[in-house]
Amino acid sequence: MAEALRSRFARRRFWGGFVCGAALGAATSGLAAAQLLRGPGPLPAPRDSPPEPPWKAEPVAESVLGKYGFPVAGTQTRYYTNHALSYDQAKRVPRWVIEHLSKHKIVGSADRKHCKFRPDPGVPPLFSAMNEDYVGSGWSRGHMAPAGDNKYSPKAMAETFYLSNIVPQNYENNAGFWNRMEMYCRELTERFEDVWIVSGPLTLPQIDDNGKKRVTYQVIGKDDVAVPSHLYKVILARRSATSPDPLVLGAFVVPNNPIGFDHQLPEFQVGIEELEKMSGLVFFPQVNKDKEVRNICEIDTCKLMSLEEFTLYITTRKLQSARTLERLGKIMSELREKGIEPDEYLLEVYKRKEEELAIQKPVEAREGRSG
DNA sequence: CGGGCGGCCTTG
DNA sequence: CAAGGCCGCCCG
Repeated sequence: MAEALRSRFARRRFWGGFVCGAALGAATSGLAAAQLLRGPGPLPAPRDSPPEPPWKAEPVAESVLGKYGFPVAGTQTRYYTNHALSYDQAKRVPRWVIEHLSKHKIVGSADRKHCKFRPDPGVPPLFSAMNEDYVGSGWSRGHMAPAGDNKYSPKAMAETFYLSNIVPQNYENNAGFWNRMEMYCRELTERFEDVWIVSGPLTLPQIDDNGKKRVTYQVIGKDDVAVPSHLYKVILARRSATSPDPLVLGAFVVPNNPIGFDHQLPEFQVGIEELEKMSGLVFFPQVNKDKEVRNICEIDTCKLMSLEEFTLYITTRKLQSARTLERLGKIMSELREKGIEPDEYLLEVYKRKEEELAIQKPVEAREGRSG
C-alpha cells in the first residue's frame, strides 16, 4: 500500500482523461446523456454548445424532458455547527462527513452523557435511520464526526449524535482501533494548527465462492440501514496559516471488524486516488495533491496509542466518572490484574477521587436519612 | 475516549 | 395503564 501511495504522489493527476472519457461516453450513449452533462437547472438553451447533430430535436424537446422535474437524490451538502455531510438516502448512512479540528475545539465541558442519538430532523423520515434499527442489531452506532472532537460546544457535539452522522460499526472496532485513530487525529492539533478530516463508510466488493467479485452487505432494522464492510478516513493537516510547510495528507481504509493492538495505522494507509476510486468521491478538490502535499506518515508519526497507553487513558477516564469507593477500588484492581503499572497522572486522579468520595459518602447518607 | 442496558420516574 | 425519557451502572 505504501508503494501505491508513493506512485500516487509521484504521478500527475490525469484530469484530461476523465473529461475526455465523459465526453466520449455522452457521444456514444446519445442525446439524453449529452443534455444531462450540461448540469442541473431548467435546461438553459445551450448557445455555446458544440454544433448540434442534425437529428437533434428543437429546444422544446429539452423542456419536455424536465417537464415534471428530475429525480432528487438528497445528496446535497448538509451543514452543522462543526461538521458537514452528504447523506445516502438509500443506505441511510452518510456518504462522507467533513470536520475541522483545532486545539481549542477538543477541550471544554461538553459531555456526551448529555447527548442522545436521534434521527436527523433535516432528513426526510422516509430516508432516515431510527434508533430502533440499531438497538439489538449486533452493531453499534458509530460516529463519523466524533463527539469528542466537539468538547468546546454542546450544540456541535449534540449534532454529531444525529443518525445522519452515524454508521453501523463493529463494537470492538468502534471502541478500539477507530477510537485510537480519532485520538491520533486530535493529537495532530498539537503539531498542526488546522486539521480537516473526511470520514465515511464503504461497501467494497469481495470475492465470492465462485471467484466472482460481488458487493454484498447486511442491512439492519426495518429501515434496512446498510452495514459497511470498511470505514475510511482522509486526514489533511496544515502547520499554520503562514507556514511555508506543505500540507500533509493521508487516506486510510479500515475493515469494519475488530482490530487488535498488533496492527499499526500505516498498514491501513492507501493512496488517495485508490480511495477516490473505491468511494467515487474526490477529496479536498481545491488541493493540488501532486505538488502541495506530503504523506502524513512520513512527516508525522502515524502512531496510535499502545495497549498500555490506551488502558491507562481509559482507566483514568473511568476513575473520573466513578461514583462510589467500591467502584473506585474495582477499577484499580482490574488495572492490577492486567499487569499495568499506574502512571503518575492516574494515581493523582485516583487520590483526588478517593478523597472526594470519602467526603461525599456521609453527605449522601445524611440526605438519605432525611429524605 | 468509544459504546449499551435496565430500572425508575414522568407523562399522556 | 403503557410508552417514553432519564439516570445510574456496566463494558472495551
